[in-house]
Amino acid sequence: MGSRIPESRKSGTEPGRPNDAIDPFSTRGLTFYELALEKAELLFSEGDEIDHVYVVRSGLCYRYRYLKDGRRQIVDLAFPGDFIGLEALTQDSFVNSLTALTPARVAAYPVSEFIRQCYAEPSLVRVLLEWMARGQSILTKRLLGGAHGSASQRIAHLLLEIRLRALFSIRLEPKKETHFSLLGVDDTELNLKLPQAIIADTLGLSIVHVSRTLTSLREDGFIEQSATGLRYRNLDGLKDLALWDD
Amino acid sequence: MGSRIPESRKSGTEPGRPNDAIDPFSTRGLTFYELALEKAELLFSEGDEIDHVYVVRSGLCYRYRYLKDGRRQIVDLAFPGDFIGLEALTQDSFVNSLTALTPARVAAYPVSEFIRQCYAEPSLVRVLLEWMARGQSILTKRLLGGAHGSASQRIAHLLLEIRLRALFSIRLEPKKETHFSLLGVDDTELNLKLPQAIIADTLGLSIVHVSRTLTSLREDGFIEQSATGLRYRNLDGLKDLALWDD
DNA sequence: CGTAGCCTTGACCGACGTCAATGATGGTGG
DNA sequence: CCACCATCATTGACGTCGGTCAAGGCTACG
Repeated sequence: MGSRIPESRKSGTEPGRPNDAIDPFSTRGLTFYELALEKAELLFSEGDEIDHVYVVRSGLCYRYRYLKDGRRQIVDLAFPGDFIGLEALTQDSFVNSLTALTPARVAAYPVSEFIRQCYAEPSLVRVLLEWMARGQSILTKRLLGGAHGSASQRIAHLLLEIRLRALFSIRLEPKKETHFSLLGVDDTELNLKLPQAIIADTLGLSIVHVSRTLTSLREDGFIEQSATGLRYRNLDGLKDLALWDD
Repeated sequence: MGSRIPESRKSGTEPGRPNDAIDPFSTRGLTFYELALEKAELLFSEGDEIDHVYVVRSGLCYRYRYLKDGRRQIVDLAFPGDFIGLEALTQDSFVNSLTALTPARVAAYPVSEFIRQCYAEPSLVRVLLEWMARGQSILTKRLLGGAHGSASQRIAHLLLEIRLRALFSIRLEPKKETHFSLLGVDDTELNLKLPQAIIADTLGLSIVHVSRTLTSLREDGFIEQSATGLRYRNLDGLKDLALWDD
């Protein structure tokens, strides 16, 4: 099955800039700062004490966990605007690891103040609840559409989910030309080279089979791959294949 | 794959009794009443307007959805103490259907008052957040342990999850002798005859293969089945098989 | 030019789905 | 009490999907 190599290290911080659209917490008087992660840099590991919760500002990260048999299971991708660290509400250590898939920036909130303020300030809780509900619905959707069925269905579903979430994160932070965007102009181009190992470990397929399946999706005209990313050539067909439900 | 027949109808209500342990909402001045569901009775369907949210008081229900290809995907089982209807926070219609697996009782809270009170009363939000976090962790655990890997791993994992949640729900409402309990005295006996179709539709396996796998788990001494339920004969072995993580 | 990551392709095989027939169980009505 | 039927579980035969192993190709980078 997928890959088995862990990763390591941490890096530089700056003071945080508020940005209400992508990170509603940043405009509510909470203290936070901003981290820059390089590609493949580890932010925290399973079991680490939760000292901060995070909001992804840009780039893409993935949350994963190594199973006892050595497989790496990717639990979720984290897009700009996603909140990381819900488990802080009920536990004191992270239940999975997070590393950057691309260079990324994240806002870091010291956890104790964050929780205190959440309970003190109803509007914060409201934001948090909506975030959780959103996370829940993504997980459920993954269970429904992605978990079972053929490899091509599952990969198609994942590609559609990624597009959807990229769209959502763009809606949060409309393209300024200065800022790199995940999706191309017509929303059928994904500016992200997703390693097959990531797809494999997300869906529980072998890398080999992911390769085969992508090849056949390509041959059937569903997608097109380039050095820089991926292009959706037949969205309706893909949705059909994936049993996608809007 | 699994079965494809829907079900129907609704039934009798009574005034609700408060019970803080199993349903923290019932002691906070919210109005609610209590429904009795017969086995296989439908409480609500996907797409129905959310007029109430629910807390299971006794019995077992399952939440499911029919996929476009006719398969039924069971999203979750609902044990006593489980909250149903989180989607009320962000949507106005249910995203899946719920029917009773055994005779069951549920507390029903009119949704508008419920939401209003939640935002007005911080202690309610706190309860809600903890519930959501719990749901999240169950889903995640299912993804991690259950979703991929062999049929025997997945079935073993499901059986362990059911035991765990039964234990939890018993912790909420300690056995009075008057009250039927899911687990037997030594916690290795499950007083519940889980139809194979339920297992199949939960895990995305065929009924036929579930049967084969259960037979082999039985032959290997992991479990034992009776007319009334199931007995765990080798918990450590099961956990090992399922890559279970405590 | 050599090496390290990735991805691709082929050969092979085991796990699981499908189809179909047969049992077991329990409820209903004569 | 028995005959009938519905539901659920079991078992065999067979085909396909996807995992594993192994070899080779393509960039990128020193």
